[in-house]
Amino acid sequence: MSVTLTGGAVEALFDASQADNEHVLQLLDIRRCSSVSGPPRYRLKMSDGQHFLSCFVLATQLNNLIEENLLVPNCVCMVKKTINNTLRDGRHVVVVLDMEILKSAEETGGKIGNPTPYNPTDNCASRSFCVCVCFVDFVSTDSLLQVSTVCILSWTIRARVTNKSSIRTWSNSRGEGKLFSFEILDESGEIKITAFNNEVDKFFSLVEQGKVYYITKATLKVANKQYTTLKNDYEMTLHAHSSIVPCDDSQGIPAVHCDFVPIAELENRDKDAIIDVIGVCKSAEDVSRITTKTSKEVSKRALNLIDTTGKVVTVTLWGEEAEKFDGSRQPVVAVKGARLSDFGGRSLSALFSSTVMVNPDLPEAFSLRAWYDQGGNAIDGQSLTETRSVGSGSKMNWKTLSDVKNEQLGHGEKADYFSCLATVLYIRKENCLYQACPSADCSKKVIDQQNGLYRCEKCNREFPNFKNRLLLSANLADFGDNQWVTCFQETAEILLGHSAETLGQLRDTDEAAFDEVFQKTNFTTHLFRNRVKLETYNDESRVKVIVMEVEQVDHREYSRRLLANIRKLAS
DNA sequence: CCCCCCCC
Repeated sequence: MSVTLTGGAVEALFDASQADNEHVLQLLDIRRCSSVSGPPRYRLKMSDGQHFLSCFVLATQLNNLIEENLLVPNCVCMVKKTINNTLRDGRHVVVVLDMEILKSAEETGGKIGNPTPYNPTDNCASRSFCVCVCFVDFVSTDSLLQVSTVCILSWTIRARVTNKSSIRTWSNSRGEGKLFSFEILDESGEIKITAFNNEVDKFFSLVEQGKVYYITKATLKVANKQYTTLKNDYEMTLHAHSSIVPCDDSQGIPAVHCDFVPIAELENRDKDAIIDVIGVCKSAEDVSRITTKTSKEVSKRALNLIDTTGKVVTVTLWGEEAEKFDGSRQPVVAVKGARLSDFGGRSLSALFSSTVMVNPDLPEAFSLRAWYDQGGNAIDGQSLTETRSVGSGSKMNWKTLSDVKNEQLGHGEKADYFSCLATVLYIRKENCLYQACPSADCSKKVIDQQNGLYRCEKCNREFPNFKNRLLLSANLADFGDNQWVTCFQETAEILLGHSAETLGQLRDTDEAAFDEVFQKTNFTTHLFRNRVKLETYNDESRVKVIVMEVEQVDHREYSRRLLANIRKLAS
């Protein structure tokens, strides 16, 4: 098989800001730039038989060609897609985005022709500043920056805004200010952009969700993975010289894509999963103000969404989103990037990074509207989110304690959840309270330094105080069996009927009263919702049951519910 | 330079 190199390809590729037609070139040499972080970056010396040029750079997604020893000097390749960049020192690079090997180095057997160095004659300053750089190459150009101290001076990306935050202010020891951020998408990937202070004034109203822009001269920095859900190791910050220009041509830029999960399917998804959901808002709470654990006030509003699966899920909106929401006409609501919680079974919460869309212009929204208006509204959908009480859930996995053992609940890969009606036989009161870190959202046990200070290893801080927290071991029994279970703070307080702080004081001041709390709890009957999982310590496996929710049983109420359930099952 | 994602 013989191949012919594409004469003039070096010049053509060098001059084009981007190319996606095929050119046959021979690889003469490879040089690896040793990168500090990120994937390695390879420079290629390519020849078209007439000229050669070493300004070719391999896009990092093609690095495997080198790592697998396919792309080696003297092989002949079909270059299918390139994009050009200008470095700070004025040099151009041709980034190879797509290529395939046509002929191996062995088959080729050596250098084809007698190519001479290509000397570009064009004036760098006259070149277009609208060089499109894919994000993938961004990452690479940044590692290039670290390697050879050259920096991309002129690049422009064309991308769609997929998510835009509201303006937020901050104030801390380093200062104060305001910011907003948005996420953009092009065919190669996604990245987050943040604007501060002056750039907020300059760009906030310009940037609109869903629209396409040319964006240039933002600063690239390594993203803190802790705070981003986007698939990119980098993010951008706007500064005084950055520009954002609306672009009418959205050809090739992907639309904002939602991957809606049917509501019934949410039961099978993991807690904390980030999902897209769409449904008709059949009812919505009034907006309310709540105080968070960190004493911050925030607005919230819960919506109940139903879809054609006939299931309902509660979605909580926060802040401004909660305040401005109008559910009076039962709109179709889509939430992109909501977080799944196991509260009440299954529920959803909007995040700062979520996009809430009311009556969105989407085919899914139109068909849901039609479904709802033509009969779906008559369905009394079963909710995945049960908030009334422990026992009222329609999909409670009721078990007796002997079922739990016989069916080997918790022996699978995932934990099992079950509900039971059981009576407290005994509670270990020794060590039921521990000294916990006083920080609002930390419950780590502190170390008493014996100098009046308590050290939290998690917060890496010492405190002059601690809070009492409960960690109870209780033995529960029903008519067939008994089971040791663990109750943490919230469930333990309900079980004992006293707060951990009260109990801590009682223990230290009135031992008899402290004992009495436990005596009184013995032989009380409750509904328990539990998590069960086989745990292994030092090669020894045992089932650990943690009480997730507990509710004291009023026997009349219990009988009433039992009867209601029997009627429902019988109908 | 933010980094908050909350409540029952």
